[in-house]
Formats: sequence, structure tokens, C-alpha cells
Amino acid sequence: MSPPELSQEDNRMKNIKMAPLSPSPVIDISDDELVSISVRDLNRQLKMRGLTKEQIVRMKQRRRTLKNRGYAASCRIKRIEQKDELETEKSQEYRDMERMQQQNNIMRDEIEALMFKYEALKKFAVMKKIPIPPELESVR
Amino acid sequence: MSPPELSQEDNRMKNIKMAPLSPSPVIDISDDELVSISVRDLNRQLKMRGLTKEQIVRMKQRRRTLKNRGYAASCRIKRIEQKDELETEKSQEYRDMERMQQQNNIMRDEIEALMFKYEALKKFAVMKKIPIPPELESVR
DNA sequence: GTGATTAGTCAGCAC
DNA sequence: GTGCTGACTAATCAC
Repeated sequence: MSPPELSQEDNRMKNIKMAPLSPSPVIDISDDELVSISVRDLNRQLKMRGLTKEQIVRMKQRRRTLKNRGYAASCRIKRIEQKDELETEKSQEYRDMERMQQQNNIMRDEIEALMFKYEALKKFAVMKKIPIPPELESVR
Repeated sequence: MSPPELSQEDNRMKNIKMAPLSPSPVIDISDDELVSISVRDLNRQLKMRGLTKEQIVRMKQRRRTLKNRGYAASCRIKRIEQKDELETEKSQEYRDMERMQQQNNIMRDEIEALMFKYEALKKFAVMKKIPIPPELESVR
């Protein structure tokens, strides 16, 4: 699952672990760019602009943090989707069950009617003084 | 729901926003005690030991943070329980449905057997040259 | 103040 | 490195 869109808001407002703005030249790159760029390209940019080891580490960490932000969002969305899925399946099962219950009732009535009819036929035979074979004596 | 048990681990290891240990006298109270104590008693202790305004604010914040930690844990547990509940209900419904399907099959067979029997009785009557009343001619 | 919930951060695991 | 998830913090909302 791809991470959802990230806002461009300044990370420094929330991430108190971030170092204060450095007086030395800093790569000015937005959050969106930083998470999108490939490691390869990022390294190229970093080297090209001659950043210090520490600045590079910091930039890498910022990238990782931004990535994590996206992963966390994905994780939450996934959780909600799975819950929705469960609920949907559950209510579908409920509908199926109701439908089956109805069929069940219909068949129950049908059995009752058949038995009644059978008895009627037997009574008719008795009335006509017709001996019924024992295997046809009962519906069971 | 009451918050789950909290570990006694040193909060300072994780909460980088916490101030460094003060050189001035500090109330030494464990996390467990701090979340358990009533606001009333906490205030009494704080005043009694003559803490500075800043120390008091910090202690209150630490208490709030510890409380939040518990709330977050409760929230996670609740989420898991609700998911479990959904799954349990779903599988229960599935079992019910299977049971109903079985009954359904049984009744279907029963209807078939009844019809067969009815036809047998009719054939018997025909064989005996007994005219069957029209309303008993068909099972429908 | 308390409790619940959300977004974001970090640790730690798996690949 | 990447992606995911549990635990935690802070913000925010309702009471």
C-alpha cells in the first residue's frame, strides 16, 4: 500500500528532536521532495553540495522520519479497512442467514401441508373401505 | 475501563522533552505513585516540600503524561477486544448458518420422501380402480 | 481534571 | 533501506 499524501507543514514545528537551523549552507528541500527522491539521487545531491557528515546524517534521519509518518498513516488506514471488511462480511452473513431462515419456514409449511394431504388421502381410502398396505400406513 | 499496569521504567529514557534533573530538592516519587495519588494529596505534598512554581508545573505535566500513557494502552486494548468480538460473532454466525443449512437439507429430503409416498398411495388407489377426488389428485 | 482518540515519532522486527 | 506495528507523547475534544 502506498503511503497517503503528506502535508507540507513544517516538521520543525512538531519534531523537537530536530537540530536548530544550522548557520552553514543547508539543502533546502521540501518534505514531499525528500521522501520521493531516490537514495541514489539524494546521496548525489548531498555530496554535490558538500554537506558535513553530521548534516548528512540529519538529512537521512529526517527522510526516515517522514517515511515513518507515511507508514503510520498507512497502518491506521489498513486497520480501519480491515474492520470495515469484517463488519461487511458479518452483515452479509446475517442477510444470508435471514434468507435461509425464510426458506426453512417455507419448507416447514410445505411438509405440514403434505402430511395433511396424505392423511386426507388415507381417510378417503378408509372411507371407501380400501385396505391400505402397511408400508403406506404411516408417512414416517 | 481502568488503565493497565504501567512499567516502572525510567521515563527520562524516552521523554526527551523532560527537563534535566534539577540540582534543587526534588520530590522523589515513582510513576506508579504519581498516577495513583489524588490531585488533592499531590498538591499537599508539593506545597509541603516547598517546590518552585516551575517544579510544580513539571510534576503536574509528568502526571498528565503518565495518565495519557495509560489511556493510550487502554485504547489499544479496547481496539483489539472489539476486533476479537467481531471475529467471534462472525464465526458464531457461520456455525449457525451451517447448522441451518443442515436442517434445510434434512427437510428437503423429507419433502421428497413425502411426495414419493403420496404418489405411491395414489398409484395404489388407481390400481384398485378407486377414483380419487380432484382435490387429492395433486400434492400441490 | 479525566478519559478517549488521532497523528506523529521512535524502536524493533522482518525482509 | 523499506515497510509495518506497538508503545509513547502531545494535541484536541467531550464531559
